[in-house]
Amino acid sequence: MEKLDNILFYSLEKAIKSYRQFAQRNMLKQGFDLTIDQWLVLKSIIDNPVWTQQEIAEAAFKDFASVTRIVELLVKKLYLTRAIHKTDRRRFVLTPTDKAIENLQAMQPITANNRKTALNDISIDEVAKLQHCLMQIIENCKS
Amino acid sequence: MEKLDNILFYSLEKAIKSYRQFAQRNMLKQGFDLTIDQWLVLKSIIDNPVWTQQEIAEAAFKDFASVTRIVELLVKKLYLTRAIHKTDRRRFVLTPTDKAIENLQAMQPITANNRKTALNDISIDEVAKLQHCLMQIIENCKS
DNA sequence: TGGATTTAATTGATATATCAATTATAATTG
DNA sequence: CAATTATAATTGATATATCAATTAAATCCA
Repeated sequence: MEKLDNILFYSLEKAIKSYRQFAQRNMLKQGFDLTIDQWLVLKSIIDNPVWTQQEIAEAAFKDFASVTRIVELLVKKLYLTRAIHKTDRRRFVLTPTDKAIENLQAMQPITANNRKTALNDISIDEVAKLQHCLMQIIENCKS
Repeated sequence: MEKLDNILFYSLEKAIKSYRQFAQRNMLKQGFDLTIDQWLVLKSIIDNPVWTQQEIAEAAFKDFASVTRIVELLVKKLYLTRAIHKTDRRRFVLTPTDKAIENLQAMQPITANNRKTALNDISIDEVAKLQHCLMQIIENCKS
């Protein structure tokens, strides 16, 4: 049996976990009180204001249930307000608060810097190839 | 703000999640009752029988607390037995049951096939480069 | 030797992932 | 139009991740 270290998927897992921990650390260090996932969902909502929670979930590659719970927390933390949709009473309209907009903007350079640091010593070309492989894996795992 | 699709780390996350879901689906389909994480911890224990839970946790890149809980479940599911260590009473000796050995062996071709399918249309050379980039990211995120 | 420190593991709290079941509403269609 | 089906979101249960606090035992060292 191959040792775990040799398995690509183990490295994948470790890389993304490392990045998450790294990014979370830096966000907290700067005084932001969001988790990576809350940030991700919030960003999806800001970028796509008219989407349903299900569409947000798809965009963020999250479970519907998770999004429901994350939205709850974002409302509690005053990053979102929730209102019933005018014409479709099954839906909600999620509106980012000023605080949300401000914080996401303030976080932007930190996020950019996190990515830059994490990709240190990896060329643009390598990143492109990496991205390409990842898309292929995603495709392959649909079966 | 760049859309999420363009962000490498988003693809990383999506790729590993896709693979996990894919692998879990296939394991269940074959009638195995382990989660991916339980499998991973069990495999680490079998490969490294004398390690402490903390060392197992490091090897599997998991939190100590998670390993404690996963070990509990593996004991409950009769994949492991737990005994107090003879000379160090803080530790436990985790012994895989016959069932564990058998199941892991039976699962082996399925796991191998999962990996093979997931890496379809990606060359050995690309995998090596991918692996290399991932290690670099892991390194970069230590800061 | 005995008090301080380190180590191994657990426990509690909160967040997220996943699956299944449920509720409410909207859309379809016979 | 009424019955069926589809859609949006929630809820419950269980597993895992993370952080902090705790317990128990081992080790260190003055």
